[in-house]
Amino acid sequence: MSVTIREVARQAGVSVATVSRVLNSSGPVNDGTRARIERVAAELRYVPNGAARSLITSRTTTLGVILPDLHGEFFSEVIRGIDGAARQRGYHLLVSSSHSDRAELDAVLRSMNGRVDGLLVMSPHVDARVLQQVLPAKLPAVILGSTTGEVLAHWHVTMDNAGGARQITQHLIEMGHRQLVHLAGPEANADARERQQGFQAALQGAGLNPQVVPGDFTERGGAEAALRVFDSAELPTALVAANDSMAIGAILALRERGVRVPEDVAVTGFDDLPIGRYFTPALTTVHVSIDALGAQATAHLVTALTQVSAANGSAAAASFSTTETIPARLVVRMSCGATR
Amino acid sequence: MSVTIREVARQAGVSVATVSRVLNSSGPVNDGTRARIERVAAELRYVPNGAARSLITSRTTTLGVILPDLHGEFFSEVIRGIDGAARQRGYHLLVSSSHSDRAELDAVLRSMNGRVDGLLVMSPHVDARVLQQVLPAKLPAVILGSTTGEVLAHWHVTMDNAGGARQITQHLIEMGHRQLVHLAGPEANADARERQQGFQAALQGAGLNPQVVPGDFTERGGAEAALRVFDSAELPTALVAANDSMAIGAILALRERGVRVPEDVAVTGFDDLPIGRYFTPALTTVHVSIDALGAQATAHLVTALTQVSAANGSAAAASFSTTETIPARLVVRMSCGATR
DNA sequence: CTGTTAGCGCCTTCAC
DNA sequence: GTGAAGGCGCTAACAG
Repeated sequence: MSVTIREVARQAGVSVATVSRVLNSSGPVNDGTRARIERVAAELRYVPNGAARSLITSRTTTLGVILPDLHGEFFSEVIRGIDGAARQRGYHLLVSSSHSDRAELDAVLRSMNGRVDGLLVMSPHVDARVLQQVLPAKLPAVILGSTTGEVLAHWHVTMDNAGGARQITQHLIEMGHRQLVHLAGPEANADARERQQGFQAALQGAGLNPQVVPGDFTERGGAEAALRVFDSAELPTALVAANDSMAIGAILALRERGVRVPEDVAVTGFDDLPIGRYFTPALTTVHVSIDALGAQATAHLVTALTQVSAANGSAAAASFSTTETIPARLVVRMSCGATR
Repeated sequence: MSVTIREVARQAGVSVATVSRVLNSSGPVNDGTRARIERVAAELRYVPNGAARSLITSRTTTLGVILPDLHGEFFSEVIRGIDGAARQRGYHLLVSSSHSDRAELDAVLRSMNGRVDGLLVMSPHVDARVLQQVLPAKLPAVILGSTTGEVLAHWHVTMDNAGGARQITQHLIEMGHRQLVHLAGPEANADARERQQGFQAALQGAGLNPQVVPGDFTERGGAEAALRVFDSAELPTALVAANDSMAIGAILALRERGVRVPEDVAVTGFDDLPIGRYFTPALTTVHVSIDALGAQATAHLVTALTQVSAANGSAAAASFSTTETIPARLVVRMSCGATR
């Protein structure tokens, strides 16, 4: 196989222990022998075997990242946030995506055992109890985004879905809209449900009747939902989409039917994906720092990790259950007929 | 620590060897004992330790992915392609990004040793010789995208940068343009250089004088390059940007100066990012299946891997040096003033 | 300062 | 069909 520590030791005329010492700068080593070992190691292009090392140290400096998907700007942003925060702290990323059901999730988790120090899990469509059962008890984990039900014993970083939806809906109401329809995200998705609740709360708060059309967070789903609304008796004055992708799909579909946005109907999104700025009309939406979501979660996880290794052995496993919420901010652009 | 195979063996009243046999379905085991072992393993929620396993099998079923960045749609697409192809073949992804210089690259490679079976490397700004030196000789690797100079002894999946640039430039020439300026990508980037060469070749082929303004693949860079052109004596009739981001930056910047696209000047991109379709004016660009790039590279790598493990030990390490090129296709939309 | 000795958790001959 | 023993490459006490 590859060149091992033993080979370096042999050629340098020392024991493997000494080589290990200079490699990890643990323990004192004579300057002369250190130099000799470093030279031999370089000549042999020796690289320590990560698996062997983490087997004994039980540390991998790797974080497992579990996402439902890798498609689109949303996840791209999440990963970017995670990656930046992880790199900054010296951690690597073992990424796995597309886990719809429990069996898949379970398989991935199994394969990650022993290869990661902690887990970042985004799983908006898996029930919290299932998650709780499937997640290895010994592995610190941080949940990203909302889940169905409460996950205990884990950090949790979510975004203010309900608050954001409420804000954008109220803005429309203040602009004079009275007939608003929500193009909802997938029913099984917790984030989507919270957004819908925010929408409904805002309408009910204004004494209005909330209407909802089902959708699925995709552009196509947005288009279909919009057309369903369009085909019904009366066109509302505003469409509140559950995310930017749906909003864009809706606008495109309506445009083909000769409906103009925002002149004939206002349409808003959620997420503030980069594309929304370039789109015509520029999308009124809710901004949440998706990369911050990933970064925060990573920061928490690494903190937990270092605490665990500090409280090494002592069963001081502090209860990790804490939730942090990334704020949501209204971004008014053209698609709602803003005057500015 | 966690529950080990030994514990399962003890509680099932068998030896670890037998447990290992049922876990990997290697070797014959009595149906009764198999059932008992499976039951105990499930009860104990036993999960084999990946590090230990790959230490002995010297297989990780993990691919190392090294990218220069994770930002933006381009890399999002690359990863998606890789992820899909890898999952399909049962491989996981150890991702690492943002490696500008040799030292960083080296560090990452070291840390991946023993944790991955092969490497997918995209490193457009690192010289091929450096890459050659830094890449572990024992680790099969596939290079994504162009590099500066020839990398031998490795698979190589590139896209037809020069051909695509030539196509789009010729299209503009056929439309009657005579004054074209190229908004170039980063000098150190091999893909960018090839695109520039394609542009120049097309112009020279038509007996025209190629003009080039430096840039850096970013939107901001595109804006600055466009303004530099704008501020010079005469505005050309067409701007050929090195990628979509630069094209978009250029269009936005020009618009602020009151220059209309495509009426006053045609602007084209390269990559065919999703955003180009939604942008106004819709971007004329060159389509390359970026996800296919990732997927192909992954497919090749896995093939190489299985061959290596098949030719196990026998020094039949076939020369891997082969290059595949993902084709480029002209996509005519509005930003070049197309009549359709 | 340096070498020797144990394993980390698992798979794999080789006997029985 | 099953068990015992050895070792993957490395680190972490111990002795010297």
